[in-house]
Amino acid sequence: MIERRHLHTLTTLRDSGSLIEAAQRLHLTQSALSHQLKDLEQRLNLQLFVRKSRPLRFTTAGQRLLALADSVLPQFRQTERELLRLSQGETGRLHIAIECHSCFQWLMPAIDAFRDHWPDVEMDLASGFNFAPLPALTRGDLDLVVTSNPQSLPGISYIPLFSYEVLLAVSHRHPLAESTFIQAQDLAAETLISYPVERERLDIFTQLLDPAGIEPAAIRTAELTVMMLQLVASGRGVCALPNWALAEHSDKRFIRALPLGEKGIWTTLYAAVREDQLEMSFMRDFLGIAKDICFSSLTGVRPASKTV
Amino acid sequence: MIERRHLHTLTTLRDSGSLIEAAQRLHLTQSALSHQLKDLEQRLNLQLFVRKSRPLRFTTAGQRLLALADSVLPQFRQTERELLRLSQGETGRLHIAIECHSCFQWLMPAIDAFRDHWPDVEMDLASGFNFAPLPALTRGDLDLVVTSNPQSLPGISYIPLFSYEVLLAVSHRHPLAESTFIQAQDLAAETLISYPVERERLDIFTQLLDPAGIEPAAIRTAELTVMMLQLVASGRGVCALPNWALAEHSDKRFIRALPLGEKGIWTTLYAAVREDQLEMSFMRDFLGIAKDICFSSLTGVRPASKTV
DNA sequence: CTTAGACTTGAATCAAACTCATAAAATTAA
DNA sequence: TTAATTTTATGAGTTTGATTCAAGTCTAAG
Repeated sequence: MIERRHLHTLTTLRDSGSLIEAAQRLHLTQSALSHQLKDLEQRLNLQLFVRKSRPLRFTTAGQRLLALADSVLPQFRQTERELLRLSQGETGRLHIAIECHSCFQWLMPAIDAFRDHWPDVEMDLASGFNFAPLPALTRGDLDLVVTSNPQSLPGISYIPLFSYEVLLAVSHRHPLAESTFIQAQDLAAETLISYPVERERLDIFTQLLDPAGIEPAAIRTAELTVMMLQLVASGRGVCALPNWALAEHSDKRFIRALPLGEKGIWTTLYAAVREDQLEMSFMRDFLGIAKDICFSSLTGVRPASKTV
Repeated sequence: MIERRHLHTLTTLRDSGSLIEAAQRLHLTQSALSHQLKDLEQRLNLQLFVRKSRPLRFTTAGQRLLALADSVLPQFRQTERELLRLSQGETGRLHIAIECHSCFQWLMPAIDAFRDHWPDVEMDLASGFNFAPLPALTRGDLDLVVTSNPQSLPGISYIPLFSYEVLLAVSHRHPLAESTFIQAQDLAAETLISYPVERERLDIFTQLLDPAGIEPAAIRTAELTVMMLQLVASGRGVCALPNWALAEHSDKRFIRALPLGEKGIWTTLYAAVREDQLEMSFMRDFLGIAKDICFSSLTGVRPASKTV
């Protein structure tokens, strides 16, 4: 079995040119190296270097092992460095994915604030939505997923961020504009504008329309919140959005925001995190910053405390 | 220090899902694994996996180590396989470079014959001549160099292949055509055609012209032996070539081949090989095949026995 | 031929890794 | 829930193998 030790010996031997000096650098006796290399050569049944020559030369086999060492040793050292910093809580990785499309609005400032505190944490925000984020979180490809549908998974904790109400945005000229709240059947004749994601992720379907068995007359999609509201203002359809997203982007003169159902649809947004990462200081800090930013910059959100 | 052993343990732990099964696969006791992992975790000051769960889960740190393992372990195994085959002499690498331009003629059939015997030896023939082959041989980038200028280098052996005479090819109409041999001053008024390489590699310069301090009237180059002979036959110049190359390519009716100097210039071609490779069976076999092919297919060559 | 420097070798030492026996914890079945 | 079973942890003792020590061999230079 070739061990890391052997590779290390060979590289320092190459760097130093003699067993004696290599032994000094490795804080071993020269005898130890002699034994070690003789042993390896016997086990491989192969000579690794030519001793009787200055500077000493490596055989083909020795050169092959040096190639292995050059490829492999830096990787060992790199992960050791990373693990050391991990253990000291100085660093880590924070790859984030969001299921909630509007969340860019508060997540970006949160990430910016966080980066100031923790410059050594590697940040990433996955904007592609064509993969299931929660399995990726379990696997370790992601470290934090912002979701409103916590599903019990081993090793995953859901930290509540805040609760908000989903409202229906309609044009101020729209016949429904003066209603006190919206019922499912009101939407049967409407064009619904939504983000281009699966309908299972849209609360208006899962919580209002699907239970009532009602389908809107048409569905069209838009990528950006402002674009959706433009369409709504010009009477081209209606759309369901978080109250805070509406408060930020809509012009009160042209858009009315109405509760969905008698009691309104209230949703809680969670940060899904792997349990072992939850205790890391940078993770706690990120969650704190995120909540702070949400409550200070989003209007209409409520604290939510139920941990899942 | 993370050792190969640790990485192996972690991957089999991932594959088997429990310490007990992993221990069986590794031919160790479960206790050994428990100790080993506890040890590693303590040294890293980091938890690597969550025990109280089935199937067991790896923490971020554990996943980082698994990533290292996945990258590094296959490389260990690969070089171990290669070294095993190296030690059994079954395989190896034979990257060849030639300094002698005409040598393609016999080297190609030699390589073909060799490949039949040793299909697992990786062959390569470097045809680019823009690097110094002997240092590359020492470094291990090459394994065999065909050269006529053996220079003493540590760890390099020169195996004589054969001796040949360098002859001057002239047109049968040429004024020198009926001479018994050529003298340096005969060439002062001639156009010399040569391969496009440095003049230090051309015997006609190093052995005849430069010692006599004579320069040909003009020098022009050609890549291919047949092309050179075409030029000679049409009276556009003269060229020096190995007797065997001339015998193969020249038409006796139009070309005369004359010795250079009173005794002729005899050159020995060597295979330069790293000493440790010389003992390998495939290398000995290649050298044998090469000599056989040369003596059976080249006319005018002589054995040479002096080892350098 | 002698001598200094570099490597090898065998025996002794020591530490690390492993086993054994057993306890603790967790999971499953009743 | 308890009992039974499986899985993991732990401490003591053992084994392995890596290292040191001391003495010897080899090589190159004087």
